[in-house]
Amino acid sequence: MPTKQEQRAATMAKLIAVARAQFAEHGYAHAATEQIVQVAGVTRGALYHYFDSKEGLFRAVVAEIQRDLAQRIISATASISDPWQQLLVGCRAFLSASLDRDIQRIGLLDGPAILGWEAWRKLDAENSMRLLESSIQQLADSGIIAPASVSAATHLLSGAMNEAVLWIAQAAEPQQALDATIAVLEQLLSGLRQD
Amino acid sequence: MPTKQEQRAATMAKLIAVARAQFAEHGYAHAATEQIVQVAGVTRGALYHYFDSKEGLFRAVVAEIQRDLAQRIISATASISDPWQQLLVGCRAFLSASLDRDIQRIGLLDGPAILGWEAWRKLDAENSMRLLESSIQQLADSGIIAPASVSAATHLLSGAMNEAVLWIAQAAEPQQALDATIAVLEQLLSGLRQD
DNA sequence: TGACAAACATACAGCATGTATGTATAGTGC
DNA sequence: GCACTATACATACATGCTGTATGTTTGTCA
Repeated sequence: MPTKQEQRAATMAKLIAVARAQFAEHGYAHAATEQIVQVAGVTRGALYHYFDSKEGLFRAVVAEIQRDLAQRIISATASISDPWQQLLVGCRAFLSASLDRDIQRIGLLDGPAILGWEAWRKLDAENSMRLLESSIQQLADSGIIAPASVSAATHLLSGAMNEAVLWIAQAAEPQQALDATIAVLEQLLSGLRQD
Repeated sequence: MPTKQEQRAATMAKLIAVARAQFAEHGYAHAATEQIVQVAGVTRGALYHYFDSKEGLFRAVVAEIQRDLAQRIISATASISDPWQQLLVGCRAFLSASLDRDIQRIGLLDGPAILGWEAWRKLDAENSMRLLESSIQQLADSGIIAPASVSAATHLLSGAMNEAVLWIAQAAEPQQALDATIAVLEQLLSGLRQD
């Protein structure tokens, strides 16, 4: 017989994992809680014991996705020392990782609409966007780039890549679209360079 | 007694106008069709006579918003002849116009989530994004800029501005955020310039 | 070991969408 | 000008989904 703490952790993890798959497949609105708990092997009573609402469960899924994404970017850039290269590799890692349907549908499409832009942005700001901002800040501090505003640059680039991901994903030739995106991104970033 | 054509046009216009306000205020999910038709002075029977679903009504609203937005950009840039200035003024017009709550909530947040990214993107591509792309294409044809890919550049810039709009709207000092965004945008665009 | 609280399951209420059906009126052919 | 048809709605209902209230089992701890 399992301890209560184990049971709690196991049930929550199962619910989040199943919810992630269901939300990714059907979208938030068309993913029924009844279906989620059925696949997870519990009832809706369990769901509402751990989460205050369907939206609360969704919030937990978004948070997990954001952490996963940030972790992948950290792994990809950990061994890079040159800050400029680190930014470029980080951007490429973000674009590649975001080709997962989970991240697109939940993290980019439903996330802002369901949680509201501010709440979603807050979750993003604690993860992958934080990496982007600190990278830009570091380049600015080093005098390598001179953006008129680090915040504005961060939001513009974050938005640019979020949109690019969705475009790449549905492109006829995703690999080609990805390469083109990286190339233009480099051009755009070069515009921030100190003259 | 009004003609059927007049009646049809009037009822549809009323429904779309009320729906636009309700969707903007409560968001798509929390805007009840019963409330919409009540304010519009009809019943749900009328709604389902003209639109195949709540989503169909929403689609019509998004299309209207996109047309409005494109029209505003066209008005702002009509008198500009220099293509580079035209692009910059167009971007500023887009950012300013998008500060409307209707456009943010319906056009940027709920739109992609409800209609799906491809359908939403298609509507956008017929309106404001088309203006952006043709402007970039023209600059490329003139040899003023040399983007590695016009499509990629268009999507990156479109996404950048969509995100920027939402950031600016909730900023403590929106005017300052807008100016900073324009400044960084100019820097980024200068990176596309022919060396 | 017995009380208490956590971890669920069950049952129900309420709301929202979509559909099926009914009705009045404008339009049209004769 | 009159019967007929189709349009423009209104009404009623069936269905599905969320959230809540309540009941039951089981680990935990004094």
